[in-house]
Amino acid sequence: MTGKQFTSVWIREPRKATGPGRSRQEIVRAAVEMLDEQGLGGLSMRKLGAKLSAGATSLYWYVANKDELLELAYDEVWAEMTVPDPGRVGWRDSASALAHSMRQVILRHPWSADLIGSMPALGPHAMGVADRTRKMFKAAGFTGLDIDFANATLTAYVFGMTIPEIAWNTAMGERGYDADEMRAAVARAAAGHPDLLERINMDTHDDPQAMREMCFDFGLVSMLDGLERRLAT
Amino acid sequence: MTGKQFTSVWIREPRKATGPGRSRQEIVRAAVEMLDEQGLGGLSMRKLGAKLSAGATSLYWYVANKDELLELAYDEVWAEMTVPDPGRVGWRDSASALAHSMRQVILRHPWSADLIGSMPALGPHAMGVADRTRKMFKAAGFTGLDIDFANATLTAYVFGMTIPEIAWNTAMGERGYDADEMRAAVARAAAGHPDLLERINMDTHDDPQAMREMCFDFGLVSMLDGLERRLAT
DNA sequence: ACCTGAACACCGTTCAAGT
DNA sequence: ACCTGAACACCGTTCAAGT
Repeated sequence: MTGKQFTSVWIREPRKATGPGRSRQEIVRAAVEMLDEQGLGGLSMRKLGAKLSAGATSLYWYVANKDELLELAYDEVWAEMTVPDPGRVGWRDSASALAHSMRQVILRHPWSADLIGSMPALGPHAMGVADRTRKMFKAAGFTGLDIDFANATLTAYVFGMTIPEIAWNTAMGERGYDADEMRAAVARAAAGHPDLLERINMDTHDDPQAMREMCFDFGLVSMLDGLERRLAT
Repeated sequence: MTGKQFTSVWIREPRKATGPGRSRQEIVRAAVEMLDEQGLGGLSMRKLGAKLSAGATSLYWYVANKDELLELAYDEVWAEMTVPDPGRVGWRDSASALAHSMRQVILRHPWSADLIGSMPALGPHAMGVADRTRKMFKAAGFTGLDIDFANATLTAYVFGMTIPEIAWNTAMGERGYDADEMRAAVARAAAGHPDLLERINMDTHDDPQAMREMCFDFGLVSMLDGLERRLAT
């Protein structure tokens, strides 16, 4: 009864219409830019203020705190995800396209991966995506709770495959180069596990990027097959 | 050729055997304790130093920096995951048990969810898990790259289902209470999406915890069905 | 070999004061 | 209504100095 109050930008009253000063919108846009360029650790209220040539603390007029700003930025990421209309193509194709879209969006905004585990996605864009994917699974033939279970399963798969992928990307300095050095490092870590080692040395000549795509597709197809099976029962 | 050097504790030379002073081991244990209690944001080198009744900066003798300490702590989490021996039960049961174990371990150490996207899991315990799960999928009958794809698919699913779950848990203050208030907040956010709203109001009388278990199992079964299908082809 | 404190360059946030 | 700077309570990390 006396639990901590759950707070979120999306629950508070929105600010009045934008006056002549800066707008929340432009602050969020600048924040997203900064996050894309410098990552989650690269965003500070002071630096963001400077970027907008504002005093360090002016932003607090528009935003309660940094967390709230991140919630706002997070929702912008959801805005980029495209949910195809399941009417035009089959549900499998729709789901597949959604999955690929989500993955690409997250890879484009690696900092968003850190937020998935930190704050529920309650923004209007996230809600829009949830609503549309829900409709998609409903159209596919799922009923009752299964609609949401199937939905959760698909997005869980995409998140789970993509989030660790980002860890690798950032470890490699966000570029493709030095893949050999990386492989050597992994091989060193795998010492004592001949099985793993064999595997690591196997793909010396493969493009790691292409490899990950293959892996993603393998899992996605499996996932969808499994969901289809639920549908048949 | 001139890429940024990739660094990790697991690549550097280990420290000499422990002398009479503090040990790396005890520092990591204290760090894990602190992380469990206060989360990722609650761990600071200063506070950890104090907890060990050491000067604030003494830890730097044992650990290169905070990131390295987190890598060490992260691997401790992997140590808690149990991979059943696939010889005794079928591979599906093994995979299923592994999945549940992983989920429980992550939920027990919510801070680890933040690390999954930040650093590759290269510690000895993580490697041990990778090695054993690989063997599991091999024993199941997967061959070549499919062994690793299937492996990646399963862990992706577990990560993806569990990481956002943590976001909800922390938003609710890590307790079960105030679920109603939470639901009201979500409903408010879902305004304008009658479909979603209907769904949210549906489970007013359900235990959210039990609900998540159901959801997890639904997806897991789907996942395993899909993998089994790969096996048949 | 191990530990310390001071110091540096940062943080997020509050708040009284300005326009 | 909007913006500011000073101030507070923190950070991680370096390094010369101690034992």
